[in-house]
Amino acid sequence: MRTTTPSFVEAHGQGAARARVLRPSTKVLPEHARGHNRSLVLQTLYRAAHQSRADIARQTGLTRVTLSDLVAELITEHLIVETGQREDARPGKPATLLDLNRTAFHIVGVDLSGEAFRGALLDLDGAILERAEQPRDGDVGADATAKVVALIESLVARATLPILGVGVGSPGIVDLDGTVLSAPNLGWTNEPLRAQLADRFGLAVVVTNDANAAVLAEHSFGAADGDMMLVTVGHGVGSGLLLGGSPLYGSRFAAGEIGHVVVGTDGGAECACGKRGCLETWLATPRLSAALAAAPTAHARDGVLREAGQRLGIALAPIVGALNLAEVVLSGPVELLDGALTDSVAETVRARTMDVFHGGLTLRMTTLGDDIVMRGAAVTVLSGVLGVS
Amino acid sequence: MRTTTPSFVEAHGQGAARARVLRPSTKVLPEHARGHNRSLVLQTLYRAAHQSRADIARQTGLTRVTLSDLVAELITEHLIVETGQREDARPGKPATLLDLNRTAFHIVGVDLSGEAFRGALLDLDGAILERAEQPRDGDVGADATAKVVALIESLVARATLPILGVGVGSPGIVDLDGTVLSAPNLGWTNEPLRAQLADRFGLAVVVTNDANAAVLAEHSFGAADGDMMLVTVGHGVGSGLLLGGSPLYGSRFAAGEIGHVVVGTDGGAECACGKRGCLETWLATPRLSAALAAAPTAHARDGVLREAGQRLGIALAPIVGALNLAEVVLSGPVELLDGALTDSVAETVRARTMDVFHGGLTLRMTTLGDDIVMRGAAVTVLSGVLGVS
DNA sequence: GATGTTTGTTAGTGAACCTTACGAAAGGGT
DNA sequence: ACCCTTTCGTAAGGTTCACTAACAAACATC
Repeated sequence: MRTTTPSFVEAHGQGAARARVLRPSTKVLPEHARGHNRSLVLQTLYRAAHQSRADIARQTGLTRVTLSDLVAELITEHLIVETGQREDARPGKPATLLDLNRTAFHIVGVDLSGEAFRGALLDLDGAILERAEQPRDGDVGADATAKVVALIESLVARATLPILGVGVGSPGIVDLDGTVLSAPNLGWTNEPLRAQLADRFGLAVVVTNDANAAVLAEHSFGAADGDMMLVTVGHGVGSGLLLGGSPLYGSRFAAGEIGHVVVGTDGGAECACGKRGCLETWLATPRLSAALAAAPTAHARDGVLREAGQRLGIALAPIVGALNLAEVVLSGPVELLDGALTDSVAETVRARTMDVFHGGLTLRMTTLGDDIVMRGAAVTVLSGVLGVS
Repeated sequence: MRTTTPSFVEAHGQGAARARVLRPSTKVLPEHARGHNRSLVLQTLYRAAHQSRADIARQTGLTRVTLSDLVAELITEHLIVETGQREDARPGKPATLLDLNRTAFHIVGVDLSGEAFRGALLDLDGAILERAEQPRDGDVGADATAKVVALIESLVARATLPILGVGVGSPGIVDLDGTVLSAPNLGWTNEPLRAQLADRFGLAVVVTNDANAAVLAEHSFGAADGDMMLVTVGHGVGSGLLLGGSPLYGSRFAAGEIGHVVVGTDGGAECACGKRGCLETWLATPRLSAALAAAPTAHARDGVLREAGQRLGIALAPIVGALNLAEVVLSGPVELLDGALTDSVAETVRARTMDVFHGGLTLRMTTLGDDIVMRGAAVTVLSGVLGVS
């Protein structure tokens, strides 16, 4: 057993650097607790409708008294309504059931990731009520912004109920304030989209990265749990990560940008970014479709798809291992992704990682189709209004 | 512009699945807020010593009144002491300075990741005061646990101050309760180490994965910020991830397990796990040392190191891209890692990812040497006692 | 009809933070 | 020397929030 002398300690300069154990945090007041508990009530009702005050109290651990108080507050704000009495025959006073005021608000969800801007009016459950589309016609910069405004305008005009908020899923890099730091396709640099839209419409607006919106949709409406990666394959390849139930943004808000990661050690086609063998050169739909068209036989087409899946699997394996992901979901054209490609991804990832507990990884297509980003954008509004944190 | 009919909605089953927007959370009481604010005070003082009540109040946003109250409470618990008056010449009543009671407690930090179990007595700043070592002699299971107890016993006996807590960094998979779910080298399966040690010593005990402890140490004592990956190279290869200032555990507490991820598309040596080309087959120190010994010239040795670095870079690239990491730190034998290998990792990762903002990635060796796990274990105790929430 | 159960509300208590106000202790100006 | 200003820490009292205790209402069961 050795003993360090003071000089050893000094030599390592341990006294100099002061530890930063905790992340810089802010004060918490009782009113913040109130807000949290408010969200808790809304959350509970959101997941299971038609519960009584006593039910919610039991679930949340709050007292019936406190809960009554919270509910009264939420009723005056028209976020909650009483929906009648419970009818089953039990002893005791019959319960008055509550529910979110689901038919009292609309949400506007917008998806800027495609060739045309798409939007929809949704209800609080995330069901799509009305759709709208705005061809972009190659517009960039301020013109593109104007098209977004026009799209939202048309949806707002069609709403028959108060609008809870506007959610936007944008490609590119978006910071926490909803400023699009960089979106090459749309010609945006430091575009303060959220602030502009909020000013223009006087509504709550949330702007997020499209893949992050998608991963939230999958979490909310799909069967996915809180740790998941959603890979979007389209004109480009991107991804959104959900860790512990909340999206990962990354140190420069660019988390999920895997399209230009080089995959494999055997070269590959040249990419628009200048490198060789980027994930996109194998998977982006234009290249993939071209390769499929060039394949002479069904067998050859299968080979193309399996190769693409293998490449994605090679890129995903280190991520799945490092993050101990239990679930990866693919989103994109079903006719390309579903089947051989998905199977191949799963096989490749399983072959290249160690399942700590066997049967660890689930890999599947999303069930939400093309609406995933719009519906995810709506979820961001719900989260914002219901209050996360 | 299309409009969805109700049947479309039904067809997609949107009404059926209820969104789970928010992660299941628990109620928050005023007393929890109090705890949070207590931590905030300790945190503020931990980062910069010798501040007055008024200073802390300004920093945290709490009022001087509230702060006086919190400080009084912390002083009665001997966690904070008054250290005299401020001496600079200013108008107004001179400030009475406060500091953490840095000389009033010891922390026990233990590292189980090496051939021998190592431990130390540390002060609140993380400086090592006394060391102890306990050869494992190949013991596994209960015998290994007994060795851990003996090691801690010897350190506790040597402490001249009350012990704030015991931190343990263990290899393998450790859950949030400090149960070692699986540590093949130590022959542990579902070993409730934290509970056992807490029972035995009547002290606060924190048990974490060794790489997670290391990444906390690097964050606390090194220059690393809140988004970082720390790769440990030794008998095996592992990693710890810090995202937004807090460690990532993964869906099955196995985050960071990258040693058995297959890297590259060109085969590789056979691994103990049965696969070919695992990261460990290129990087684990026994293999690396053997390869170096077999290399005839300095030039060949350089090649071996560069090859190893390249392999690590290939595995890291997708992770760095997906998580948008700004910093990767290596920990392990300096004579192997520092130099050609580290350079090669950096080059490879940069060449295989897209730096969204140029100069994005910092890649370097840790400056904490062999003590990194022990000191990280001490940080877990500080976090636990100061209260992370 | 008496008893027990469940629901939701009223009344009162304690915790935690706030605002307002004040004494203490210094510097600076006349 | 005196007064004014600044800064620090503490008191006193108010507000918010959730809790406990108690109760009325409404139902089932015996």
